[in-house]
Amino acid sequence: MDMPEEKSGGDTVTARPRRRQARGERRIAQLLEAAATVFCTTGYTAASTSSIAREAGVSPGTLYQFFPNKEAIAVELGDQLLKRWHATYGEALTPAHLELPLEDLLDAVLDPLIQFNFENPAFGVLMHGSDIPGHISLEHDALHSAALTRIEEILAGYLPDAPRADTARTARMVFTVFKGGLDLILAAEPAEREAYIAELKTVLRRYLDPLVGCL
Amino acid sequence: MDMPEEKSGGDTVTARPRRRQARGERRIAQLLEAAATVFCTTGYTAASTSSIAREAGVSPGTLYQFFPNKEAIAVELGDQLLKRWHATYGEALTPAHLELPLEDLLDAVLDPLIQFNFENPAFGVLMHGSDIPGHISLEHDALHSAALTRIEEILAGYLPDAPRADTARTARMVFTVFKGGLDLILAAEPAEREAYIAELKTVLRRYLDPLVGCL
Amino acid sequence: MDMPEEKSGGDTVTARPRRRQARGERRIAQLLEAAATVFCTTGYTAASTSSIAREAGVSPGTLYQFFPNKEAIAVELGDQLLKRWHATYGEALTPAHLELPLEDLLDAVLDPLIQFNFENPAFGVLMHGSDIPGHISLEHDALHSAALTRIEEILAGYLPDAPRADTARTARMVFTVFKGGLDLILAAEPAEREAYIAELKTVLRRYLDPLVGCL
Amino acid sequence: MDMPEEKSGGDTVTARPRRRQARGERRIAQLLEAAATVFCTTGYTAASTSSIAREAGVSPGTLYQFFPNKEAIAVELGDQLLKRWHATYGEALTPAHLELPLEDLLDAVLDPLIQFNFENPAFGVLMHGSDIPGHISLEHDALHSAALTRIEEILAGYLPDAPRADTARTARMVFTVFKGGLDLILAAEPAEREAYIAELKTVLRRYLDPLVGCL
DNA sequence: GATGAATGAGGATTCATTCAT
DNA sequence: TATGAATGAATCCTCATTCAT
Repeated sequence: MDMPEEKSGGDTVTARPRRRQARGERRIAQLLEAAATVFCTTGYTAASTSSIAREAGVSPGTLYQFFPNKEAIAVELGDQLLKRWHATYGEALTPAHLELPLEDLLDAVLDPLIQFNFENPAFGVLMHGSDIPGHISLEHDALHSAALTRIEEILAGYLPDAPRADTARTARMVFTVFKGGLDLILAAEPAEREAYIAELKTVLRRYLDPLVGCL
Repeated sequence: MDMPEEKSGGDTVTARPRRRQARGERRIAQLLEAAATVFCTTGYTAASTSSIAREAGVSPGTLYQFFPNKEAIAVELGDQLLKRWHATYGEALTPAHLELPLEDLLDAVLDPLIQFNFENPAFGVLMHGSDIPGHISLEHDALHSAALTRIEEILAGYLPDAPRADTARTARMVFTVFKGGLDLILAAEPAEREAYIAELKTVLRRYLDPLVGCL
Repeated sequence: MDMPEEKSGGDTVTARPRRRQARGERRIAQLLEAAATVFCTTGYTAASTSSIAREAGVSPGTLYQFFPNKEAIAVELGDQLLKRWHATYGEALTPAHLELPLEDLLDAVLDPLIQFNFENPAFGVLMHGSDIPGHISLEHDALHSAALTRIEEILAGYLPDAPRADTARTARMVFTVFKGGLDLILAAEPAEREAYIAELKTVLRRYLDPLVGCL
Repeated sequence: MDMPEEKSGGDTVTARPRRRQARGERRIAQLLEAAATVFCTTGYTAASTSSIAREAGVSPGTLYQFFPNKEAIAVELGDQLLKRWHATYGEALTPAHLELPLEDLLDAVLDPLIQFNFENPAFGVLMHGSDIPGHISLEHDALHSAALTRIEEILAGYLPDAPRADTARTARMVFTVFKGGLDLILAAEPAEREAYIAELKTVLRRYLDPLVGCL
């Protein structure tokens, strides 16, 4: 009756809409960008929350107002990159592509992916996970399994009759080869870049050609 | 045989320096073994010198009597593993192998390598380097370039007329694929292991077959 | 009635300031209730202003609009509890009670007090002060000295001829025993509660009986 | 054979005797003393490990070489004080004391205890626990239950036929009264001290007299 | 050589409090 | 007013490295 502000808006019913101010959204974007930079510079393991905050030009406390810990930053960054990927290039692969010869499919899939990784190098860092062998940490799980699932889908489209286990194994191998090749491409001197891109496509084409051929 | 520098400094008596040396060698071996264990468990970045010392059953001070810092431990461990590799399987690849069909060559090269990696998982950890993208740290450089050089030699044996740059690129790609595949193999459940080994060989065979064929 | 200072500042219209005041009172009550809850859950020292604000469903900024710091919250909460005590049970002790035998007086004093503490557990928390020995922090001073004064008055009623210093000492001892006993009672399992209440009364009765008897 | 140092001493069998150097022992004593000081000054909750280290004149790292966290310091300090108590006054209470009249027993028990608390004020701080109501933290548990058990034993000596539950309750009440009285004594001005000591004894004597009398 | 002690900077995280909107 | 953002000092704790014995 005398607290009119609590009547306004239909949000009294829901539990505290936790409405975020525009400034906050900007800070989050800033922090994620800073995190991407730091992850790329020092790697995930060695990245410190302070360095991320410093890179973002804010105090440590501010970072913790938006993220509970380092892992959450990585997770959020991964999510954001995934979204950005879908928004930018995600539609590039239509069902029609699956009708193309393998060589063209690889172009259609890899070129945007490589392009995206050049524009967002943190993507690759997060895909790799930490340096503990055989251990994909939770942080990067989403990215990792999203990629894997996508590859499996494409493969299953080509090879609907292959046993699941085989497709899964092939998908893993393809993903692994891709990650490795991507590293090579990103690390290569500009003059060598195209050659490495071609080489990665060659590996994958030769690997997959017989599979697709038996279609 | 390969430690002539340790003969220098002829102390007074005969037996003493030998003894001391032997103890030192033992300590170093102890420490390197501990380092291998710790690197495999926690990864290189997260490994602490104290944990290595503890694992080796010595005090931190002792560790620093033999190694100036953490990186030196990794370097030395890499060297040792390389030596061990040469001592154990190094001779397996005779010039005669180069006459074999590719499939057999891959068996001859990869099987011992995979076997060795199962026995010395630290090998793989060191080959990978830290999680900084495009950055092979000094620690693992020796391992890395030794492997690369070896692959280049083999490739050059098969393709003596190919341009250097091409061979180098192919070698890098082969090495990268191998590292990725090895991870998959080591991480796979025992039941899946053989299948992943076969898959890795398949990738490499299909990749290299056309190159070798044009011989 | 007891907030005349809030009438000052006669703004333009009539209804506005009243409204604002009422809302403020509500917020303060909200915050104090939240503070009581948090103090009881985590103790005063570990209670954070943010947690109090969160518990009250407001932002930290809002809290600081009504209280300059954490201590002020405790002080205000103490005042409020004291007022509530007076309003609820304060009149229970009429001069007539002082004519009663000690046993009945103890019942008359302790039962409502214990009851009140069950209903307002923050009362006890504030009475105790922090865990710094020999140090009743300012926050809880009001509560503390109000209680002490009250006990002294009652004792003085019984023992008008006793030296001040003695009465003061006895009052302190009574208060201390009461606080300790209250803790025991509040911490006891329900089945044991009555027994602990009886025990506390026993201690005090036996302690005070000789004093009162010499009346 | 060439590591003679490992043959010396029969300690090769046991798992690393973790032999502590004299300096270390001294540091531990220093740190515990510093902790006692800080606990008494600021209370347990507000005491920080850095302040303890600073008080001891060492770096934070040094503290953590001997104690894994703040709680461990409190536990160790409690143990040490308990040992010191037993070593200094522990033998004061012989079975013969139980034959004494209550008044003398109280003198025999309380005087050394009070004396010890004057000499070791941290004892009281640890006995009290944190400021969370109804919550004796693990840190002080040992001290707390040791005291309680002792009181129960004495009471059981006097009242062998009383039900366990009653003795336990009485013991708790006695302990609580003692703790409260002790605080009063320690906080009192020197001139008042003796009077408060007498007062505490009076409370306890009057409380326990009837129990003992009914023997 | 070996040990355990010592260091101090750096890391993650919290929190009382202030500020801009 | 109310909000959420911002701060920065302080907390606990770790670690590579050095030192005294």
